[in-house]
Amino acid sequence: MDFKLEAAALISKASGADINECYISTEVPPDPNMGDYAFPCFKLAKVLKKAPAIIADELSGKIEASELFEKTEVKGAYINFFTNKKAFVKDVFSRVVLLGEDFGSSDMGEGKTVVVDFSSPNIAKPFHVGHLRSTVIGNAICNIYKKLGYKVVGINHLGDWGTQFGKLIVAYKLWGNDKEIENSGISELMRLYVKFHDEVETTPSLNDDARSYFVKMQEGDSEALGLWKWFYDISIKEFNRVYNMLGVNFDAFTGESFYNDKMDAIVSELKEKKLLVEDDGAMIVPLDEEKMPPCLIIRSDGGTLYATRDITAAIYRKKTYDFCKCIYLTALDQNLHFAQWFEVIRKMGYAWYKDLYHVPFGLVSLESGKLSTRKGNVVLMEELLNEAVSETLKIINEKNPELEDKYNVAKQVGIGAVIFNDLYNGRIKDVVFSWSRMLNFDGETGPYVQYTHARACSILKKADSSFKDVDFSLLSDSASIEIAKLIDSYPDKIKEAAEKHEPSIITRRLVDIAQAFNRFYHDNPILNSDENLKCARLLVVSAVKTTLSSGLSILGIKAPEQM
RNA sequence: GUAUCAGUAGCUCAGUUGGAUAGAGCAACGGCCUUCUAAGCCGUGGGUCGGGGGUUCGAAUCCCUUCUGAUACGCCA
Repeated sequence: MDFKLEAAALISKASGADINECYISTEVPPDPNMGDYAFPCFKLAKVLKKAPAIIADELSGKIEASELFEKTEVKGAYINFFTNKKAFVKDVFSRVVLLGEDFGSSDMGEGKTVVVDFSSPNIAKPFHVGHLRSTVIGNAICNIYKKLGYKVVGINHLGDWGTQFGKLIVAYKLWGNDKEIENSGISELMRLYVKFHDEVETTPSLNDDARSYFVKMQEGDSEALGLWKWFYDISIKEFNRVYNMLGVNFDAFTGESFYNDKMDAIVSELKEKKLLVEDDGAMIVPLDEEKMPPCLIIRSDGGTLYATRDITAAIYRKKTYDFCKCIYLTALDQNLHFAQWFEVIRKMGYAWYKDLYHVPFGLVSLESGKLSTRKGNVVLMEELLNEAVSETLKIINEKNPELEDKYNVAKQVGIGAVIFNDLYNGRIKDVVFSWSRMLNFDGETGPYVQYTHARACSILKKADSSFKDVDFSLLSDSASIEIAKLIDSYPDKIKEAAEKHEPSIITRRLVDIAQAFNRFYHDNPILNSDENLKCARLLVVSAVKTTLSSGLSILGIKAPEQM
């Protein structure tokens, strides 16, 4: 049942205005005491050439009675609708209990595929907090689209190709130690890489060696490729440890190396379509009409570039997955790059260029300044997650030492806190990493929502009666109604989150629901109420529990039943 | 220099696509655990929505201008 639509229909009937326009204009008053829906009459005033307040007055007299509404009231230029609370509450809570975890799902994406390119760390470099955002936001966006019925292909576009591997091979041959690499993994590879850069200051010829090793890689030299594969495997093993902790999965790990043999064809295509122009020895696609700097396709030494690979990958993905959307999660500073090669795709004559979405997020930095792997100014992802877990364990030992399976719960809560923290604000905001913010579990945080969920679970577990034949008129308190309103529009929030590629919309809504529930929980005794009241309130508890756990799972956060 | 993004309470941020009295959390202060988990609840203080113009019944929201900060602008990704 859609109460808002019904209100709009009543207005439409009374005024003769188009129902869709009425629906769009219908809004929610700032204070629930003013009503549940409101129709402003300012726009009609222009058409009817009367004062808005007079129109509201006249119109409200013509509104038919409806079972869904108790009354309407005129306040200034607004016609305010008061819903029949009993019918509303019944409608919302029954729906959630009936649908369970499917509440909020949709079939709008049936038969359509969305490709999400996210996380994409560089091989042989540490996975640090700078990679957190792309990973966590990307994962949430995947889950949002899945919830809406889309087929989702999550792709990790690994940085696994390029001259840096030539450098690494040179460094390995000069200073490397197999055991050290096997034991320390990426941190040892990183040490070699940094040493290379130090040494190249005094021995510039090392750069030539590195380049020639990369050429060997491209030519398929088995020694060079063998070493590359070794570094690759070591890196992936470490990345997977982090992905497992975060609960993130990918459908494909097709990184840059995957497109190595596919770029020639695309370059030829660009030539055939007469888009390539030589400039200063390099091949570019000019974008003067678009008022952008040109897009570089081929370096003057014949090598390919970032854009070449992205264009190739996009065309490959279109062929392979026939996506309706292909989404790229990267930091905001790559805006121009994406805008440029999206234009190249358009110029190539592919109408689906409009289905390419760059979804940027703000920069991450530390209090000590910019992130820099080489300078060691980073916080490693594993370190962060482990710290969050041990901090959580400390809190559990303080607050609930008897808890079963403490370590597991600590993992779910600690890591959940980190994920939630990243999905809480709009993704465009720059972030200065702060341990104290990350490990604060009070207020609008992941643990707060999880705690609320655990409280709900605890009550449901202790309850012996089920909620059949609920008397909905008992749920007339403000907290119950607020919860019902928040849950009622929760499915729309999921759609909005998808449209805007903004998981924080869901995060915020979960916080709102948790806040309303905690108020409800505080004000209303549940298990100690008489049977009818208990049944009715248990239904609220159950609906909240379902919504919170399914919402958290969209965000990629576990919802422990106890904590 | 050009472009993009941001600017709302001491701090971190929301603000339903232009609506009624601008809201949360953190921090500070004051209450509430013999009752369903106090990781909770309630209350107090805190605002020139960066500044200035404009658009209109109405602007934190749209346009112009200006200031501040971040970032990107050819052979890295």
